[in-house]
Amino acid sequence: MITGKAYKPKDVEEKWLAKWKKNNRYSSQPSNKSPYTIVIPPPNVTGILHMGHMLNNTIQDILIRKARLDGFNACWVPGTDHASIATEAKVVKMLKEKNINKHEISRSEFIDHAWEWTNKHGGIIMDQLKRIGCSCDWTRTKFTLDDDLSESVIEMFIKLFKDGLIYRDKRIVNWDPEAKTTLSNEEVIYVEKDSKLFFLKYKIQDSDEYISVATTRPETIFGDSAIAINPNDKRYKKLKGSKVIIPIVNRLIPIVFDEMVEKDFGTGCLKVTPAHSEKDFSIGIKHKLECIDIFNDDATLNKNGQHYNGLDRFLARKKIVAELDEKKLLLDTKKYKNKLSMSERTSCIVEPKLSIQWFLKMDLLSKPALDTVINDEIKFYPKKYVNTYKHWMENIRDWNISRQLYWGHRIPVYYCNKNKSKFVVAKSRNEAVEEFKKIDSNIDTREIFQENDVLDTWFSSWLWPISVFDGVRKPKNNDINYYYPTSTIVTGPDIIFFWIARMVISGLYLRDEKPFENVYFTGIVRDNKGKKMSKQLGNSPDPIELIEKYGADSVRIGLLFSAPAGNDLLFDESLCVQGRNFTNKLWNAFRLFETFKVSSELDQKDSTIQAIKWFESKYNLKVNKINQCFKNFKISEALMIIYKLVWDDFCSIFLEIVKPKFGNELSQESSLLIKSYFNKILVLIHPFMPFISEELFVKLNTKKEIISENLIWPKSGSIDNSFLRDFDDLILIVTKVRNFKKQKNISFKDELSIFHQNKNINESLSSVFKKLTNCKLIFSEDLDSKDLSTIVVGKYKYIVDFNQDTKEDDIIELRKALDYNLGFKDIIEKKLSNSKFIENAPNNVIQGERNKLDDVLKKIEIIKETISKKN
RNA sequence: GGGCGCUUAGCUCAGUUGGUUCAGAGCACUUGGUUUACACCCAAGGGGUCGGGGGUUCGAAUCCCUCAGCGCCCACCA
Repeated sequence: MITGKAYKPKDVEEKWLAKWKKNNRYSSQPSNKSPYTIVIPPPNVTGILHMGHMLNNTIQDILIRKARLDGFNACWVPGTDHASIATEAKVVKMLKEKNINKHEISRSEFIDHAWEWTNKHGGIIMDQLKRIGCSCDWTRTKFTLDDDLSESVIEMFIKLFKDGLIYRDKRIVNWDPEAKTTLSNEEVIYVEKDSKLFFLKYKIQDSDEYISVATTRPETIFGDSAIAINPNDKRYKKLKGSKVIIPIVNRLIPIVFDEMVEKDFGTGCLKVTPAHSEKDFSIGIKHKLECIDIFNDDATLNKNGQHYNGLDRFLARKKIVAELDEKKLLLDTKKYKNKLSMSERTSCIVEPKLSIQWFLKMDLLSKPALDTVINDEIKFYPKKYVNTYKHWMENIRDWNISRQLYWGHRIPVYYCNKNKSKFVVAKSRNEAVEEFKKIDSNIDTREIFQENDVLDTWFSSWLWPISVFDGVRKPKNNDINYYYPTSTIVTGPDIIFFWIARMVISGLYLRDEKPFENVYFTGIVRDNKGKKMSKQLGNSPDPIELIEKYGADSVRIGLLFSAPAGNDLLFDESLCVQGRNFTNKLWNAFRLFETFKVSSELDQKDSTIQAIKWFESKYNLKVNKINQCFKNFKISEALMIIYKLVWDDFCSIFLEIVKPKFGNELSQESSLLIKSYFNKILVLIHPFMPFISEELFVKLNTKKEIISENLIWPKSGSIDNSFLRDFDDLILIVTKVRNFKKQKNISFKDELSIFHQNKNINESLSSVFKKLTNCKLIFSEDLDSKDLSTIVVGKYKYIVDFNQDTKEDDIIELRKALDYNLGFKDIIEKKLSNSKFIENAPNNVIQGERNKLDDVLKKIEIIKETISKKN
């Protein structure tokens, strides 16, 4: 025997990775087969693999391998995302360590650094995906900043602009003072924090009276341009036409009346800073108020902040509170819980800021995208996310698509003068120059310059299912015609708006066709205490280390043992142990097969014929269930069915029956059949555990056949239900007998005779029974004369020929069984004598109850009879 | 403030339209077992008033109401 006792995944995995790579095994080209397409959610180009990726990509691999076995032309497109804000932040940090300030070098110098960084750290994650067994078409690997994908983004922008859907506007936007860029609403997260509400004293002009104004942000008083009060607030009616003096600043501002102010909040008086709050901005517009910006880009106060000029906003708050207090202008301070808006990427507190940005009009685009999901043309798994999606689509706001960054797709807009009043949209600078010349032939072309902003990263990601097939630039090319719409997208619910919703929008807009059929939402991977895995907590294992320790197949199924769609997954390393044990089980099943000595002169044994007949039906039954699971994207459940099929049905029952006793031989025919079932099992396992399944398949068949090329996923086959029932009943008797032996302290090897009158058990099944229990099942016309131990299974009793006196124990057991069955009988009789039940219940239910009653009456009779004999 | 979802065995979760013994699975646990594929194993076994209360029904884990706890998403109360 060459094969070791325990499965050693490392060598096997290296071998298969090399093979797959060598012949580009998983590459796909359009063909006459039906396509099954998945595009990967592109991870950040400089990211490294974490458990979330591991889960997500394992699921994709399972789906794509299953589809391949199903006979589809399966294509899984891999790639990475430039992740503009995250990557730029990393590059800025790296430069800072080298004492280089982003703003002191030119744009192109920065971009050079960024590419250098990307080339150095990029793509690692693609290699890690290979390690976990992902069967992507690596020849199609894409990056969102590749030339073709970049051009696609620019073309999309131009098309949307021409359709009047992109516009430039001055608005209050979310400003990230750390990254110094705007953010879309989706990139802002809200966190509840304990903060304080300060009550400030605003003196009324030409009066000794004052009003109290509540604010959480006293440092913004420099930007105040009015105090607003609800017109229905009786307390302040008399103040109409009055003006108040801002504390410390000593500037005079008007009191305005606006329904937007809540009477019941604070004192009912709202300080209005139009430059630093969306609501204040709209009040400002309505009442024609001055707009005073008091912050620099890094959220320090600017010269409008007077003596706080240059100070950070939070430091300024502390100091100004102290100053107000000192000057008796602070009336009160109260504890207050409010929600802080934070940048999703940099975690710093977002500052509402007035600026000119580019926006995409969403209302018209969103309508068909909503319908497609509501009509079930795109299916969500689990379905509950349809609600979330619907809510977002119905309340959609315009998308701020410009970012004040360098790393990304630069907006294809060109200006001809410093104040940016005139611009054209063009693919290139040359094209822009031509456009400007059409307007003004004397234009000074040196004045023409491109917009500095780049586009939001998601403005390229939302094209991903189209752009990876170059379908934006060439809408009718072979690839896009063949692979689009894609089949399934697998992602986390956290990017349902960022990505899923927008892909649906762009797909319908560009191609009038949905981007995918199914959306499978995975949950979040948490630790065994339910905490979200994160670098800070240090509770996130490195998937690659786990693979080193347990093997890729084991980690894959370990993760999947409990990962229903959309539910969070509580991960514990013990799951990998379970996975490893399973690979080992398979490995040893193979080792057992290897030990079989085959003789061509033997006939098949009776028990083997029965076992094969049973396993055939059992396998087909389970395959039906597994196929059903796949249809509904119940991947974990499918895995569990396979796990039990292999461990319980195949190993514990089937192999135990068919394996020859020590030294004996197996018939040629049996050997071939057993091998064929082993192969059938390897096919089922393959999507989940690609390495060990390929390895065992090759070893088992000693040919160069490879699962994904030569085997196909089973369709449903024939099931002999009545035989299955008889056989499963037999297994029940086996269990009872084993239990009996244990209770009576009889060795499992001891042979006993068991007499019965169950006509469903023929000679052949008795031979199976002998294999599993080492006991004989003997049909006997005359059970009454045998005053021995009795086991009752179903409607039959089984008398064990066991000479030790077990009468007392038996009677106790039998009495228990009698009590239970009498109770059960009462319940059924009560039900059947209830006239309402008879009138209302459907016939099949009533008949079912009658059958139950018959069975239980027979059983009671047998038990009573046995007890009376014992006495 | 609005919306969605969850609560079933020690843990993680299944449980289709209410109806065959429907109260399940895996893990964990208990007990017994090992020269003859696997102790990363085999065999047997014990665990739950289906979050609480009320209702509808012949019949409820499943439908309705209500209370409690937990989670998520959305929203411009400063």
